[in-house]
Amino acid sequence: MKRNTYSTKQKERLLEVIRNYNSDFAINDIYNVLNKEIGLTTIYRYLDELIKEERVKKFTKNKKVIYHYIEECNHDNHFYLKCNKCGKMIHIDCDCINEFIDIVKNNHNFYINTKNIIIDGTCNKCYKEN
Amino acid sequence: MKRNTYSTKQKERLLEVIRNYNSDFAINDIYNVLNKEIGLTTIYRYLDELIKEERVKKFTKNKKVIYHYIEECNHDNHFYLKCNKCGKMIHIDCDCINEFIDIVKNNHNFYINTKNIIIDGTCNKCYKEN
DNA sequence: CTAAGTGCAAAATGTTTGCATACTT
DNA sequence: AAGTATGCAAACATTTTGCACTTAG
Repeated sequence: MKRNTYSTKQKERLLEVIRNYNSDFAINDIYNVLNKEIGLTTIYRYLDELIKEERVKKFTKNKKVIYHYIEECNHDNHFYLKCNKCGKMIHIDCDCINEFIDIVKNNHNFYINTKNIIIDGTCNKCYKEN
Repeated sequence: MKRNTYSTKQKERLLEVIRNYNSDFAINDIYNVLNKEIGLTTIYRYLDELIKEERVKKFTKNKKVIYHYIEECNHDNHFYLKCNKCGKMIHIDCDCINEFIDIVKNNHNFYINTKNIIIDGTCNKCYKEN
């Protein structure tokens, strides 16, 4: 079966919830927000599609499976700084990353995947609050 | 209960297997290699400890939970380039990363976690084979 | 009309826990 | 001796599948 060809109420609603969720979320987080508006199976299935399309990232954090929505944007480089404290993902559009990518390519013969660079750390706000 | 205070046969053996596993591994991979030498529960528990100690990373890849052993080393920066094709993790000790960290700090007020930087991409070998 | 999408219940997987026993120091 | 580690079986949690029904185009 070909997936993700139609637009549906459920998908639109799900995207809306995910977009408004301002940090990482677990499946249950959005399932609860949606309060059975959408079946669990559908959530799993649609998230899989979004992952394939690289619009969502999946990882583990404190033994929980966590998803993160990566906003669409029209930049070439999808370079994000991800705050481990608040979970916020900050998109950076700056030559410094391109320069860095080039250095790594030239000096270390390694081709960084420019479509999806996520580096962990602490954002300014959380750093100050610490 | 205080964890990971004793050294045991199982832990030593497990570490040995993990060390020699030259790419990412799933729980079952090492469970099979060990061929019931060590119980599943123990594997889970010890991996948890290693994760806490930041000697092992856990993430998801193609819907599978994957672990990666990060070698001990005496460098300050634990900067790795991770090949998505062969799974190899290449440790880089180069000023370029420190400079990059500084730029990000100065220009973007973001404090990169220098203990654990992993960037995805393609290594030279896999790039050429492509 | 047809292929894709949905949601339920059930099945399959994956992970953790309780507990008795064994081991480290 | 005291507290930690192990491994089994059971409990629990998470994810996927089969299937009948609905919906988008």
